[in-house]
Amino acid sequence: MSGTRSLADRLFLTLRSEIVEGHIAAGSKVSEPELARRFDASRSSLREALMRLESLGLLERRVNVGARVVDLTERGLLDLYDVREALEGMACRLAAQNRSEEDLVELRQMLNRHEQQEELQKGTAYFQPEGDFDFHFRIVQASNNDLLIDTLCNKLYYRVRMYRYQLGMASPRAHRAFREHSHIIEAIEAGDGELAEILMRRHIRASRSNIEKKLSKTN
Amino acid sequence: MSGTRSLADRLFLTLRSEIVEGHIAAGSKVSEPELARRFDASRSSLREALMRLESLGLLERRVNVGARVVDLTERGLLDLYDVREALEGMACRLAAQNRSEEDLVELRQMLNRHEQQEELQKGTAYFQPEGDFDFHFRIVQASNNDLLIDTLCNKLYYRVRMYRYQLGMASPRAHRAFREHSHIIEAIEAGDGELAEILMRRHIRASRSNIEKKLSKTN
DNA sequence: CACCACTATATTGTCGACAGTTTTGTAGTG
DNA sequence: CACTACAAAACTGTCGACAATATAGTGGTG
Repeated sequence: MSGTRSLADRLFLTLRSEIVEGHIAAGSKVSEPELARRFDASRSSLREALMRLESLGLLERRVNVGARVVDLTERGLLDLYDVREALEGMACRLAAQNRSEEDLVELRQMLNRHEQQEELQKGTAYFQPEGDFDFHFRIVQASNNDLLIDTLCNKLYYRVRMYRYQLGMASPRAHRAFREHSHIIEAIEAGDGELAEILMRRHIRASRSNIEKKLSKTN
Repeated sequence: MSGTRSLADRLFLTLRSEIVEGHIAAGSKVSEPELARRFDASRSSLREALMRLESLGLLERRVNVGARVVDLTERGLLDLYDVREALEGMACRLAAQNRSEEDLVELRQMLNRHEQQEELQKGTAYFQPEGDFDFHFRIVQASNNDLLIDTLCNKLYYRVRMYRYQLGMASPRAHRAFREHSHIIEAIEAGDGELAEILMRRHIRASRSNIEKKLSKTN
């Protein structure tokens, strides 16, 4: 069969959620025997899961010492935004250049859904992280560059989620973000890759500045 | 002790070279028992090495089937260039913004070394892939963004190397590349992040176009 | 000869055990 | 009390074995 998942695979998925959502605390040590007992699995399977988590950048392993959950630092968060700015900017450009019919339809539908949600919960911080995620996720898919898709959707976004969950950086930029999303999709529809890239980069950089401001207040 | 390397670690490094250099053919199946015998190691250690190779994007593993070396496709190569354009462009921008004294000195020294080499082997395809690699590598280091550095230097560059070794895409753009490198470093020295990014992106895109042209002839 | 069913072989996934290393805890000394 | 030296415990790295799955090979049937 094809869709089979190995035990190590399931452990990986479970642990990924727990780390992203902070049930396993950032910076904490991860003990193989302890988790093995908890999930009633062998250390082998668990180790495989841990290694995959390491390759996601969610864990750090050191020889003969073991694994720790990465800790969340302001620097790490800002660095992440810079990488996203570069990659998602490119994704936007490529999406605009390809411009497959299905992608355009899907993007437009998504935007409409978000608009309705905005009408519904007007004023309140409508823009759930999930809605924002949806947007960025789909754009990347539309880039049609497998490496880019994999890097963002299967790797970096988990780190993004981890920061959002735990530092609670849900952007309060609500419907301003919505308008920005709207313009980006228009540029893609128009096949204007250059503009699409610029707008996406500006969009992400705005989020970054926003967070930078918050952080400087906290300290 | 700190610098200790595990067996799995050494296997990983060895296999990485063999795959990058094509001694283990692209697209070929990788058998755990076979390699375990060959290196006189247990399958556990070997499996760990394979998993790390997978996270580099050099191997693809499927449940209950095993691992295959990725195959090299034109599309994959071009995709890789688009991702590099985005990331290294950003690296350049950041390097120009940071502009630490040591980085500037190192970059300048490197450029001088390359210039001498160019004088030496004038006309001939001087620009060894290694020289080019040096350049891109150091720029990324100067970005001071750990995530960016890790993504490029510890992950993507091995794929780049693999394509270069096996498709032999050593750019024949020789001293033209050198001039471009030179201008990029000048922009970084001047602290002009925007220009530095533009130049780097153009530099990479030129390589990409060059390869695209070659490929269209071959087919 | 092509195609399908079935058996045999080989490979992967998972497990538990042992050895070497790190960490923890304890006692002793200045 | 602070600090070092040492002993005990815990953990990681590595190994070989078994069960489940996929692949290769064989024979049979149209």
